[in-house]
Amino acid sequence: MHKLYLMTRSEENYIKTIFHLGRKGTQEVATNAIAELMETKPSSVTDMIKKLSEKNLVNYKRYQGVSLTSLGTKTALGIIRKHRLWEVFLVEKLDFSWDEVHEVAEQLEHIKSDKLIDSLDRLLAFPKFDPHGDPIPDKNGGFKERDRDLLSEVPINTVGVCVGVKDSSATFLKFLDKNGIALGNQISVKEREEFDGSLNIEIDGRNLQISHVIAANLYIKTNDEI
Amino acid sequence: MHKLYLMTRSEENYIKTIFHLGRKGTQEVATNAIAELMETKPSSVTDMIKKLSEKNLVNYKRYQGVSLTSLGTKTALGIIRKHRLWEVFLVEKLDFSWDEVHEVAEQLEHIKSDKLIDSLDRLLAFPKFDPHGDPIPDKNGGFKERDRDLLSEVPINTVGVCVGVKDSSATFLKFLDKNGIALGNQISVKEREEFDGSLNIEIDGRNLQISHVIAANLYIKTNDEI
DNA sequence: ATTAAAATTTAGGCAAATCTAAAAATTTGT
DNA sequence: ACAAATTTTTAGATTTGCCTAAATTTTAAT
Repeated sequence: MHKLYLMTRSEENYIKTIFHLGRKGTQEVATNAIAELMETKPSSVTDMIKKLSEKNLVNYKRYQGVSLTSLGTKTALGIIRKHRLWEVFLVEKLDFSWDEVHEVAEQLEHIKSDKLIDSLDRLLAFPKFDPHGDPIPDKNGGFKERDRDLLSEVPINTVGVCVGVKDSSATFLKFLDKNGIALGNQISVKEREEFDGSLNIEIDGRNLQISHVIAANLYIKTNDEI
Repeated sequence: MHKLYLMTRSEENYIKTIFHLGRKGTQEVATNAIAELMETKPSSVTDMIKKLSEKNLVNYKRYQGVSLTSLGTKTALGIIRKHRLWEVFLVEKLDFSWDEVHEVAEQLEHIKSDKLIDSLDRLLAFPKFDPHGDPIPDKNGGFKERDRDLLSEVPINTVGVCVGVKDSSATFLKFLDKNGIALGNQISVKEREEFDGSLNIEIDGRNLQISHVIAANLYIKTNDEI
């Protein structure tokens, strides 16, 4: 009994935003947080929350914030699946760079057609991660975060592979391009400067100094898994 | 100076409809005709026409019907280009059948990204016709109708290739599938039954009897070109 | 524990796109 | 040509999603 298909674009965007905010803090999502992320007013958020609540997509008690119901979560995962699959398509098939995909995927994620998205999944050979290293939910909403660590938090001499970015803004991604940092690169952490937290790393053979902010937005998968 | 990018989905749908209606009769398009095709009310059409008129997309004089301006035509061709390219994509890359593509393409045609559509064009190797044999406008809106004739109107013994359908409803297309009629088939017209206008044709070697209605919705390209 | 600050909701409005019903203009039939 | 039929437009409502401003509830500070 999914009325998933009756959802408006705006409803879908709210559900997606609530999902993303809910991931971070485990608790209820604040009205203001939603408003800020969506660049809208808190009063508009309240209106929409009521509507979503009536459709059983969110749990809501006045002044207490919202959380997604299981139906809401399922819906969010469906939208995220579409978003990320389209991102892979844009990069793999249409030669978009990873900093160009988000805006277009924001539009494409609202296209309604199960057959379309499942065929796209097949065309792309069922990718498990999007161009920023984020996991792609499968048809049933199942997905697992990849085991990974922020580069800023691993001990000296850690060796691993760059598998994702925390900030996927175009600005940051272009910075990475300019410095030759890409997913799949081998990285080893040589030295940490205590003064400002910057790191000396070796990346695909080259030596590079990166600031703490940069390191705090790069994920690596280390080799010391069990 | 194209505000093409500021158009709403609804505006785009009106422009597209006016374009299609304008192709048939050369004259102005009637409010009622638009309303009927769009399954909306004439009063809604009038409202929208005024809006489009203010945006310089249509020529409008009260009670006199509408026609597209050159900006409106350019806009329409852009939307049709997108629609048809997406249809090719769905058939060629995602294994949709020709009767399944329209509904999804109706959604995809509204995605805004020049880079997306031009890359898609390249991925598909710059196709000139969509899965129903309709021409795809190029980047600048240029396209030429293919030289073709309705099967119902060619003389006996005409030989040609099936290159398009007039009616591209799922019902008709599925009928063609069931009878093994597809674009690219060799067709020769053997006999015309005067009583009901039905035809005996040979299609890719097989003999087939088709009604007048069917023949009046199939285009062939004959070999007797200059 | 009160009060000040912050967050949230309510109330009332607006614009887009639609509708119904009624009025106006055009077209048609004789 | 002129009344009747048809088409088109206007007027006034409705719904969705948003807004501002004011009221309410919660949280934080002393």
